[in-house]
Amino acid sequence: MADPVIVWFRRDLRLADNSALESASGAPVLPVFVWALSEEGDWTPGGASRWWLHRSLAALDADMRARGSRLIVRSGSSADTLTALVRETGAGAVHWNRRCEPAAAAQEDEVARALAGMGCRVRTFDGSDLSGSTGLLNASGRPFQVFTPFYRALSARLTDEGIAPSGGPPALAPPAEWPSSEPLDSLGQRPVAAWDAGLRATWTPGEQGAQSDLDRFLAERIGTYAAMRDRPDTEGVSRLSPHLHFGEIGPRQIWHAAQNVPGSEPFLRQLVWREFSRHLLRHFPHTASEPLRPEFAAFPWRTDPAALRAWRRGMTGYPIVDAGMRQLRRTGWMHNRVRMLVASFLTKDLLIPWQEGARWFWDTLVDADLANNTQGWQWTAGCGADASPYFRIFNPVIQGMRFDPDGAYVRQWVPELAKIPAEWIHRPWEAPDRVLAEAGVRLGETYPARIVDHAEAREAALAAYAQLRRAAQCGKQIPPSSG
DNA sequence: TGAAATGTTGGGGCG
DNA sequence: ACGCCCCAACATTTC
Repeated sequence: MADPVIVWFRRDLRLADNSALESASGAPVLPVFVWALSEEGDWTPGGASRWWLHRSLAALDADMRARGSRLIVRSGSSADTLTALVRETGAGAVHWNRRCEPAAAAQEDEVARALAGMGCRVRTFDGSDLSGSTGLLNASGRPFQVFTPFYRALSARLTDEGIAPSGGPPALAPPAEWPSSEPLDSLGQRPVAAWDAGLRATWTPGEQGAQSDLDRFLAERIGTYAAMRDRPDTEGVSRLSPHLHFGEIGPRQIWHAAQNVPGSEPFLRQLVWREFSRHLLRHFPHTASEPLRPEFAAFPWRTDPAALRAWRRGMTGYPIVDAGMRQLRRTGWMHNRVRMLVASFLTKDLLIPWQEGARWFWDTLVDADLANNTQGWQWTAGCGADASPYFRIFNPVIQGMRFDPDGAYVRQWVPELAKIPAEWIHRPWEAPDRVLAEAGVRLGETYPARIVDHAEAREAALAAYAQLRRAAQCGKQIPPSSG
């Protein structure tokens, strides 16, 4: 029998369209997941993310067992664990699909060196990216910093998406002997307290759940995606993000399944935003914590713990903002339109650093993804690539009335406002006293009064931006000191 | 993947 | 019939 091949599962928790797994076919396969918290740098997964991971690993293991195999789970350093497994099992090679996060990528380099040092073969793949995405550079050989040229360049390269990605292998050849595995529950991913009722009611982690979500979306909702994607009060979007983050479904599978469906362009464009985010994080690894545009280091952010706490808890007094923040805590997910809007509120109305928002999203989202999260927040704050100009400030009332016209989204997540008529539900502070009384709302008691006045906050944000521009101008005029 | 301020136009009320 | 004003509706500019 040939030496077994270790397939090191990263953020590719699926059997279909898995480059690392396919490349091992023919040999006995030893699927391994290594839980190495300390290797995530400053970005250890939050509770919601761990909740998902735990279930996704359980689902992957079940899928493998149905194919005559199983998932070996170990905790500890990746390099130590994999080199030990190679020794234990006599594996001749380790294959994996590379991650894009700086800490993970550095770790993978170290693992590759350690394995090569013991004479073990290493093969790595871009299995978590669209074909042609990694290594893409502009005409002058530099990374793209604007989305549209990136999109065009990637589209030109997307040739093999016409070829159907492989389905999952019908069977996985097991090794002669299985090494030991730790029980999933020992990894501490499952929540101790029962805070996860909302998550359990909302999601089905695992490859099968991902595939059925995609199938249903393409069959039933892709036609109205362009019109409904901005409506958090409807089922307008695919909700594939957590599945995609953990690799329960791959971008190539989505691209291939959707590319010939009429009306799928705007949806696939979102997939390219994901590639763009990964591209940016790979080339500018400092951007997870620092602004891409260096002049933003001088931005006059405020420190306001009380306002930050109100934002996190969904108690700002702006119904659409609070609805989004509560949906996030309850379900581990927030509609994209609302993510933009609450991010604008934090960074522009409250002038709180985008990093605070990125950290909260990281800790609470089931789809927490360093590349997407970083790019999204920097985009909103105006300090990222192809960013929203700073003066683009969302008005939470207008956004609410436009994208949640009946107030159904607010009613669902902010039930204390449920009885306010649509006309006033996004601006209860302007409602006639009689309307509030009939709805049983007492502002400042049953629902918070606004923590800021948007019109005033907007002026303050514009002033802060003007200050930044002056500082940047100033910096240009003062020649750097020699030496 | 905004919003507010400002400018323009055209219909209708009115002296 | 005319000029004037008001203002809604739309377009443009500015932040």
